[in-house]
Amino acid sequence: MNIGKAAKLSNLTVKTVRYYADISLVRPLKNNSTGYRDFSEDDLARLQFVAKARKFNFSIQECEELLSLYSDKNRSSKEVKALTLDKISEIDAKLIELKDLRRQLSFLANNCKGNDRPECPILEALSDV
Amino acid sequence: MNIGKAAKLSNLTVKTVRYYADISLVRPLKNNSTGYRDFSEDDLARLQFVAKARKFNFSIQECEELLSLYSDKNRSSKEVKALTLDKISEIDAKLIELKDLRRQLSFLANNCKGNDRPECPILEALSDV
DNA sequence: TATAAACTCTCCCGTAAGTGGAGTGTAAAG
DNA sequence: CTTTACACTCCACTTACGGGAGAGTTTATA
Repeated sequence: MNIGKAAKLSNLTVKTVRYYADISLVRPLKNNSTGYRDFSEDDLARLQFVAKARKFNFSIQECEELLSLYSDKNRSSKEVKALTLDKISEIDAKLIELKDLRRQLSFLANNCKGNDRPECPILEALSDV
Repeated sequence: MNIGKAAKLSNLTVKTVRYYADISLVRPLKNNSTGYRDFSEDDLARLQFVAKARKFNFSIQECEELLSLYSDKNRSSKEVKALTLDKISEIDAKLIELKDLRRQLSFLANNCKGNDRPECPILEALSDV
């Protein structure tokens, strides 16, 4: 199938699919006369897989790892689970960081009157070394 | 002062300070004979301000806005508070997204035995369109 | 005083994961 | 036959820097 259809069926943009082909995440055949890429069902499955994994915050490189585990019929589930648990840890760290940030910003905002006067504890906090 | 001292006193790397000078976030004088940048106390204060604001997740562009509000003695605290509340909203959105992601990944990981057998609900979920 | 270490400069490339646009060719519909 | 939709390549841009080369400057030490 052409790139437009592959993009639509995988919920990716044409640009993104072309990019994935450029970095060899999929390897569609190429029509020699037109230069058009020809995506197989297997290519499509890989695109759909990556589209989902990206939504789960897996990087492109991690997607490649998952894809190779996916296509290896003899692989164990251990590795996939480990990758997923790592990802959860990453998310946990990010959550802690963001919560702390939110707490600090809220504190500053709560102490700022937000009126037409220049006194501003937010700027004071930022300028106070 | 030279760039190394300015970097140390603002907890930034020399590379970062040079970058901030390149994008005119600070405008140190330049020694014509040596080409060395010469940072004033005011430059330093700006660097310190930006270093802090970046830790609060403000983008470089937002730092510029905050800096101009900061140096404007007649500004109201309203604008700064608005910018801060926006940032808090952004963080809230990101928190929701990450929590949802974590929930889904946990669910998948909990249902994966993580043994030497190939059955893996994580991969199934990713491949299942 | 010579030299070595530490510091600074510019310039260019690389990152992640694409997005946007120019210019051009191909396919399908009317 | 022409319009429209789709496809192609190539290049530049995004964020916020980091790495390293190659060259000049300043400071510390032998």
